[in-house]
Amino acid sequence: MENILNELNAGQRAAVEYCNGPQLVIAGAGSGKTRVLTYKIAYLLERGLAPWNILALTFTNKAAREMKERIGRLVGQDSAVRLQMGTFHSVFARILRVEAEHIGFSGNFTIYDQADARSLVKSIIKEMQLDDKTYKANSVADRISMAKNHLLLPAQYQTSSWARDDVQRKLPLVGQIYNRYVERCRQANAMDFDDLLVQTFVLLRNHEDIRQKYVNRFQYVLVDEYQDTNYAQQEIVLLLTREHGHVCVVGDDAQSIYSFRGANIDNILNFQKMYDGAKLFKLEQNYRSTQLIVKAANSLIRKNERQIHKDVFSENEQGERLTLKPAYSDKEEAMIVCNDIRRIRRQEGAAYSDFAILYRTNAQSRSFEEQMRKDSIPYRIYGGLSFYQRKEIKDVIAYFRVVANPDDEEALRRIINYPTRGIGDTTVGKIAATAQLHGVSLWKVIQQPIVFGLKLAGSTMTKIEAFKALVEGWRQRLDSEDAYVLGHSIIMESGISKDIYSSKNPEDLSRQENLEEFLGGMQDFVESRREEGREQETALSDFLQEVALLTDLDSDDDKDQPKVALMTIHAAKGLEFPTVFVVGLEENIFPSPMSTGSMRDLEEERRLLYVAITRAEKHCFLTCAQNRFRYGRMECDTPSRFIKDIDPSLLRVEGNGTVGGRSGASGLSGLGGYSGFGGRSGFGGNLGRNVQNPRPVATQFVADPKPRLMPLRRETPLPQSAIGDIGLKEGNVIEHQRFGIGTVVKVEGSGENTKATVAFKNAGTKQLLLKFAKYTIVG
DNA sequence: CACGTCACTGTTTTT
DNA sequence: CAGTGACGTG
Repeated sequence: MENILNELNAGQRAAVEYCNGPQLVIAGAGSGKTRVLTYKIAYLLERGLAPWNILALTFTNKAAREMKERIGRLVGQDSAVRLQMGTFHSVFARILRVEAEHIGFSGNFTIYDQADARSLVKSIIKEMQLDDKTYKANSVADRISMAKNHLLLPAQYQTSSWARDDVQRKLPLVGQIYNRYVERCRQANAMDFDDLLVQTFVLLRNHEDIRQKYVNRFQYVLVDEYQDTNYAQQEIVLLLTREHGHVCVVGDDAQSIYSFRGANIDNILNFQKMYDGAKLFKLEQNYRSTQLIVKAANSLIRKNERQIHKDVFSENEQGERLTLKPAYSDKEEAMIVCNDIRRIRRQEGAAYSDFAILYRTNAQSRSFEEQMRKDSIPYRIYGGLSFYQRKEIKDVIAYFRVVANPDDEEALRRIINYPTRGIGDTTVGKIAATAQLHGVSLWKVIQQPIVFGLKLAGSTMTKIEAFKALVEGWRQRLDSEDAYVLGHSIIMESGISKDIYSSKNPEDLSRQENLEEFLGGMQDFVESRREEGREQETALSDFLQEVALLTDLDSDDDKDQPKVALMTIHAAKGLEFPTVFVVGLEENIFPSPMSTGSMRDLEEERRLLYVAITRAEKHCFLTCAQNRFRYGRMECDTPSRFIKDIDPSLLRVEGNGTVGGRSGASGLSGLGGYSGFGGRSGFGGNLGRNVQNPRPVATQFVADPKPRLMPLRRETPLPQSAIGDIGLKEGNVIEHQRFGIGTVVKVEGSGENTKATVAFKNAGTKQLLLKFAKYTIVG
């Protein structure tokens, strides 16, 4: 342990060693925040705390995974995997599944994503016959979400200042919509993202015995990125820690950028008031960036009023100033960036993965994508439309959701007539009205149409009966078949595969690929869990749980091929790159025109730029374009006001260099094109199957007369010889079917239950049940 | 009821 | 420029 502590500086070490009470660690950008958290957890484990008694809450799944990985290296995998670590949402979703009955849900509840939430709000607005121009589904949904993040339930909402605001804004009925929304979620046995927090809070607040149970379980609670927690999250942490005070929160108020999601910077500013005797630690030495980058970032953030004072400094080399490169157009902006990438690669031998292009909005990725394709620069776009938000995937998932929880209204509506089976809007409307009348889910009405007095033509009724039978058939197989087998049948029997594979529409080819990809991901999921000895958790509902909270950012992609990273600044939080391009520094983009109203909003935008700049280790370039293609037309923009906020002596402006001719007209649209599948990733994390970078859509001239879904891959039990007598030993190098090359660290158990711990080069360390693992020994 | 066409509208960031 | 909703026809 001593040698571990020696790897920390004095400030970090003090933060790690203090375990006597509430603790706030203000960690400047690049100051080793994650390091402190991981070492602190390792320290707690060394001092005898059991891993399952430690709760560590992170902001992204990725952060949790990486931290687990790092702790595993410090203290060993066995104990690292037992840590309670994950995002607020995923950890509490797991708890809520266990405790669901106490709050009037059942354990198989669906998690509504923001699209589901929006669509539900939309139908409620319609049902209430409100004008959808005044009551915009989007903004009403946002308002509801905001209320939930403030733990304002419908009952209190009506009498709160929120309701009075609504009246002023001429939207007096938002409260009623909210009320109905909550009712409908309950009927559907569904929770939205915010409910995962709200319901956890309600559970802990209303059931002292349950709260005690978790207070006893989580003897030490650590929270990462505390500046981005909202009121609900703060209160939950408080409910879990207020007695023992074993709580350590880490964050940087200067990097608080999620207020649109309810994050409240006051949580971190007021932490010491919340917890008596909370001790403050500051980490101010930046190990990431050159001195000039740190200074430039400091000069920018100094313009903000609300902050905890700190002096972030770097002892790295001085480095170069930031460079601002104005461009004539968004196209030229992309060319400039690509040129610089090539130049720096040449001059410094940098890898493509050493570069990141960061932008304010996802839509800005386009011009860069096009340019990088032209220049054959490999890239990967993070975020944006994630794999399973694609239509064809959402459809399949909707089927799964209905099978796991038929009360799920949003999913049911989505699939009841897809593929078309003669149950149209009119019919669905009648079912919905009947359901509404009796306060039950659509499925209940479908199950017992006569009981609820559903009036339909005989022929329509037959179709509904058929649909019902279909779903019930699958439901019976829910417990006996694994996700892959059942999922495959659902795709075949629902008619989805017929719909997608019978079409001659060339665009459907990428839908087919996506479907294959998805199915492959399910197979991997099932196999992975088997290999990890979690045979009991391979059902369709387990798969759904995994997938519901996964983000595009979570996919590991193939790390072997280095790629330039393209992402929003929000998505870049916590990451670092040798060279960073912060693009689109223009008024009307950055700051976002939506955020120029109040000082508070504007300060958050400024923090956002601060986050962007502090991602850079060596080079930081800023770009802005004079003309930009937006809403289908060319628009004119002035440089961002934030540029003036950076100390001019730390910023070099590189002349209006016109880069190359304005050649090439409008890009790649003519040439056969690429599938939308693009540089985006396929599946997330452990579901991981890797998709190669832009893959041209196969120009298949002769269509297979009967194209169809790949056949069900039956489990092929490994030949018995592969199990016992091969004698896998520590130090062996194996090549695993999915995880690639890895070294065997440990072998335990015998016969059937032989388990190996393998450190993979690219996939991290895994424990594999050899009975199921698919690998060959290569050394 | 299904499907095609046409006009409209909205665009920040995400667990 | 997309993605969505409304409308008309088969």
